[in-house]
Amino acid sequence: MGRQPCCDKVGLKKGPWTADEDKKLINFILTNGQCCWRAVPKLAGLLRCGKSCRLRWINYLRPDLKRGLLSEFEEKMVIDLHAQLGNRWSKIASHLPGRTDNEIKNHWNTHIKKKLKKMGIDPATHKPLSNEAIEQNQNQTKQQLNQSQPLEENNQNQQPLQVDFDPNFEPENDQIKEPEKPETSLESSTITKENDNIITTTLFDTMDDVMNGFCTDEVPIIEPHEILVPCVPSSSSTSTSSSSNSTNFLEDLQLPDFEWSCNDNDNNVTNNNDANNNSIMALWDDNDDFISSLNMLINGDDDDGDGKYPRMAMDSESWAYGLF
DNA sequence: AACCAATGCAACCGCAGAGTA
DNA sequence: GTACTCTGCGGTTGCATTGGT
Repeated sequence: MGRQPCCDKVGLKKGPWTADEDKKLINFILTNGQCCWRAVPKLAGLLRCGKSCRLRWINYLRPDLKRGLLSEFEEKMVIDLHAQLGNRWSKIASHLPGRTDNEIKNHWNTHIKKKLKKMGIDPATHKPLSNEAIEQNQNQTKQQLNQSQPLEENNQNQQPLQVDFDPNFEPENDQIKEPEKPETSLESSTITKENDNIITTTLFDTMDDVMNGFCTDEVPIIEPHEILVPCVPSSSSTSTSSSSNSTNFLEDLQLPDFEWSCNDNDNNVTNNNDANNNSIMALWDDNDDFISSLNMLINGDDDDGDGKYPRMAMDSESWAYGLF
């Protein structure tokens, strides 16, 4: 009895991934697909535990990842979804293509929580904070920023954010569709809750008030219309900076001809409940763009000389947008 | 310039659930 | 039904970066 450790920890490397390790992992997954994470490090020649490899791939190396700040639309979605689902970050992430649970979790903890508190909303319950809590938060804010945000409109709103359920709604796709007019169409955004409960939210009636309290300097870089870029790759869309300085790393990759091993071969993206996995295949149809982006990734300014990855080797433009 | 605190993010850890023999 | 493995999730930590003094 007793649980085996997920991997033999003796001699395994921990800490930040190096470019070389990333290369090995990318190469392996491109060649073999995602399968049996436990075996990946051994087969890929990595001194990492399988969990670590999986995490690295999912959170950082996956080609369909969107980098950069969450857009306002995405932030609203996160807040809304969090109100429905709580801290179920993977569920929330599944509604935000190109975003990982870790990324959303981090963004929630570092940005959204503060914003909601600043606006007098309890991030845990999505209900207005008590006056005491608001005052406390105001004082903190004053101390930190020497300025405070007006909270009166939130204080007047002494009721939880409302959510309407629409049991008749049947989503075609689990992906959130980009609104044609994000400012207004958010009011009727739909969310799929697991176990067949389909939720239609009118949360943004109130959330609009909430979001209006956001500071202008907190407006995300990514515009709503820039989200959900994944589509048929265009050869001209290759990142301007990526292909020019590429070296032969990706030529060494011996890009596949592989079949994705997660038995999704006969599913197209739109039929997928877990948009992340299948979209990978769709997005990788054009190896040229992918290679360019990977080159950008791998050959990014690694001038430290220690082989350690620059933290933001991939930015949203060079990676996600450049890629597609 | 140097120091320190705050911040943000990548990565780790432990647990739970699904799958399998 | 039990024992076990594997994967995925959520909470937390560690560290690099940034900003203030």
